[in-house]
Amino acid sequence: MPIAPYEPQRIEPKWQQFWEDRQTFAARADTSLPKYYCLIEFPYPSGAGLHVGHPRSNTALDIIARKRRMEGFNVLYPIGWDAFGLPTENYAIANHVHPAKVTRDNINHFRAQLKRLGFSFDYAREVDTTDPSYYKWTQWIFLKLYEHGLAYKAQMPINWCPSCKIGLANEEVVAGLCERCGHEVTRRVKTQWMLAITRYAQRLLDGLDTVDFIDRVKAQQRNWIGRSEGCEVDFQVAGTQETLRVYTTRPDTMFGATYMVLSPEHPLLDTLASSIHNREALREYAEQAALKSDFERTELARDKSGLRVEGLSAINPATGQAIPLWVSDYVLMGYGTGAIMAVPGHDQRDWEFARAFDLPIVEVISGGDVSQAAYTDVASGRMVNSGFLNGLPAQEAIEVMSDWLVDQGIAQRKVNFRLRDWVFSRQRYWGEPIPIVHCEDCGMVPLGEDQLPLLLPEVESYQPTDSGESPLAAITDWVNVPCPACGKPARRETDTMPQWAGSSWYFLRYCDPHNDEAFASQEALDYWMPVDWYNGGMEHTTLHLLYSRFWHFFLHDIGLVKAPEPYQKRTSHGMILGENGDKMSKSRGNVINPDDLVDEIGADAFRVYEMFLGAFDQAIPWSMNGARGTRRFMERVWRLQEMVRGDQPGFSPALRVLVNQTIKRVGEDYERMKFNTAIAQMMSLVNAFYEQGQVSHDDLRALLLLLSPAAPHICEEVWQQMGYPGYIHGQAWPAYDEAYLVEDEVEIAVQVNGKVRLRMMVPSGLRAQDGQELAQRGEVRDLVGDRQLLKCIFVPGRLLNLVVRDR
RNA sequence: GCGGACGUGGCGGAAUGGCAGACGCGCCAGACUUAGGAUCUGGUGACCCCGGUCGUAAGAGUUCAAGUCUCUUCGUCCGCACCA
Repeated sequence: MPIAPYEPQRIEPKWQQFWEDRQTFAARADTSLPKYYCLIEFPYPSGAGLHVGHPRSNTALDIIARKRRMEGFNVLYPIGWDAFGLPTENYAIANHVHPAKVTRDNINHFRAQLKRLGFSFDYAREVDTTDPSYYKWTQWIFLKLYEHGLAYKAQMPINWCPSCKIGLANEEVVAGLCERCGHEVTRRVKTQWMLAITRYAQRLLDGLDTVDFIDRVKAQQRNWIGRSEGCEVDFQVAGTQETLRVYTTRPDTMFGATYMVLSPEHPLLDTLASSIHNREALREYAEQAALKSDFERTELARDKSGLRVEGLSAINPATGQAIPLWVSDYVLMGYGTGAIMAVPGHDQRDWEFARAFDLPIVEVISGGDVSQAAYTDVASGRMVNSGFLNGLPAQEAIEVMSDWLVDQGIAQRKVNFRLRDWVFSRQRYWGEPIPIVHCEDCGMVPLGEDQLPLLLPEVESYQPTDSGESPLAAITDWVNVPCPACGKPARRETDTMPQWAGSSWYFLRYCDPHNDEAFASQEALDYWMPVDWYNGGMEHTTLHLLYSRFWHFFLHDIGLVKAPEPYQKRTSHGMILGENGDKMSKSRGNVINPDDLVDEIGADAFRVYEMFLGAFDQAIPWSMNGARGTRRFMERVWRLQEMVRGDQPGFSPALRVLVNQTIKRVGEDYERMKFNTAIAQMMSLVNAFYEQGQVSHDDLRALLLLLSPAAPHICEEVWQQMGYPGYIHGQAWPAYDEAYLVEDEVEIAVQVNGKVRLRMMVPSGLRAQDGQELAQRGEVRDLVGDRQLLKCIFVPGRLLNLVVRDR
């Protein structure tokens, strides 16, 4: 029977319209059903439109979402827009358009592009972080954080990008450069809003043990949190009442501490200024250091600089000896206590510093040669020159010395984290206004809940000011308001929130996106949370993932969400590179536009190719020819309609095992994110259909069901063309029959001493004992010849290995 | 330096310790065609005396059997980094 040609341009819009009209993929309100929450990182609706990287993540979880529905789950697979952000604002500045309009246009473009790809999103639950009905709740959560003392203002040196005219979080500084524009970041002291994420450092770390995140993500989170265990020890400053507190993870080496180093900003330099003989030189050094960014100061390759603090020394509590104090900018005020004890024999940085300034190096752990290099091996060294520690393994000495110091009353055990509090304010227009009013009498006054959302005012110019103030500061009738507490004239906060704010809780809003009374209802949250499977890019594993877990922990603590962790499972997809292996970018001219792909090969082939091109978690170069290959596969699937023969129920007898194997394999591979091998398996099945020249209805149905999550339009269409009942999205996921996973007869390899000499068909039920017998007969026996058969290994269904020796 | 991932044909990549290279791309040949950037069929790791030999970054080890496990070395990518 001749069939119509395969025309994705015709059938794809047809089914997209059908699903939309019937609200096929809307998450149901029925909380008695088992639920499954699939989440992808909501896109930033940039002017460039959809990138081929978006469909990689979207298709992967679309496959899971569609499969879950076929398995009977009530699935939530939402989409939204992370729409605040600098590119939009910069575009608005350059083109004199309102960023809200830019955002609206971009979102419409993105949505249309996504719809052409047939993702089973519940579009009725779309969220937009720039919508006042959304950011009302972002502001509300901020006020809760403020209320609980987790949002505070602090004078602090921040990372300042002179090009973007914006303060950056540590997380946004990459190799000393602005993550967004690449301009060099400098230091600037400003009053900033901070969020106390460090109070959650331990829980952010511990929680990782309870969730199913891929190793790479867990490792990066741990790395970023940077926990270390050690002691805070007070060193007496000789001849004064002052003590100098240091943090060390290696108290065992204290007998080898021959000097101390202070950060140039250390307050002790002021406190004891009168005893210091070279105050002027130290001040100059501090000024020099202040000009440098943290990156410059901590750059590894740089030669150490430093200056002796003349007139002061400290007492090493282990030896009782006076040791000199130095100042150097490699010691940071922001980590530990801003001062260190230096053990040049067993710390590489201290060793280099001691060498540069000719300070004594004492060996306190044997095993290396401290005249050549610092010996840092804790695991195998033993203590020497260390009084009561002598002879102990270093590992043990850490404990003994810590206890001793604590007993002496000069130290306490201390856990330190590398994680810093989160700089939460931005001096920009296009972000959530911070709902705080500054009153001369009352101080900082939060807006009442009834005054939310605090809307962004209309402004003439979105250009940030050189003074580092947000453009909002210029809108006097917005800025000047009566104090909500006392009614006196007061000023609004003019900083806005960073882009990370809206994305720190959007997964909660999806549960109940139209709620005006709360950010989401308790019932909705209890039912849908936690997210069962979250996929996104590797680039968000230190920033967004940490921030959103922190917000969720906080909301959990104040009783608003039940689940302790927001995401049960987190996977990450690899980047799609240009055909030449470079990152795709306009300037390189290697960008692939999804719309062009859909026009040329259709959405189904495009989706299948994205899943087929390689291991899901790896970066892969795009191949236009490869994409055309999956289009050929679609054509082959389409033409199977012509090959259906007979009306016998069941799979074709010759293919029964292969079909069952494929059902098992594809289901398992989808779950393990091995999409490429799942597609390969289905291609093999189709090849087998073609070799056989015909298929049964059940053969075809099985293939369509397995393929439908990846290529939904063609499968719906063929299903309908064949007159099968209902729609494919409403069918149950197919089951396989354990009894038909292996053929009755299998080919095994016969090896002699590990080399294949023969292949033969044997019954698949053959066990080890039968294998032994096999070796005694026929051609297998001939392989042994007159050599001595030492051993005979039989692996059922795979091989027989004859271990022989010449006589 | 620390942490993570990894190294397999011309290319993307498959392989619970059990026949390396599934599947796809590309390439070669044939069929069908007025035609082919369509479709179908077959072939495609290297070497070779056509019987085999060698092959998964390099080297060693464990094993009847190693791409897979162990050790050493080399290399690539990602994250962090004078973090005390």
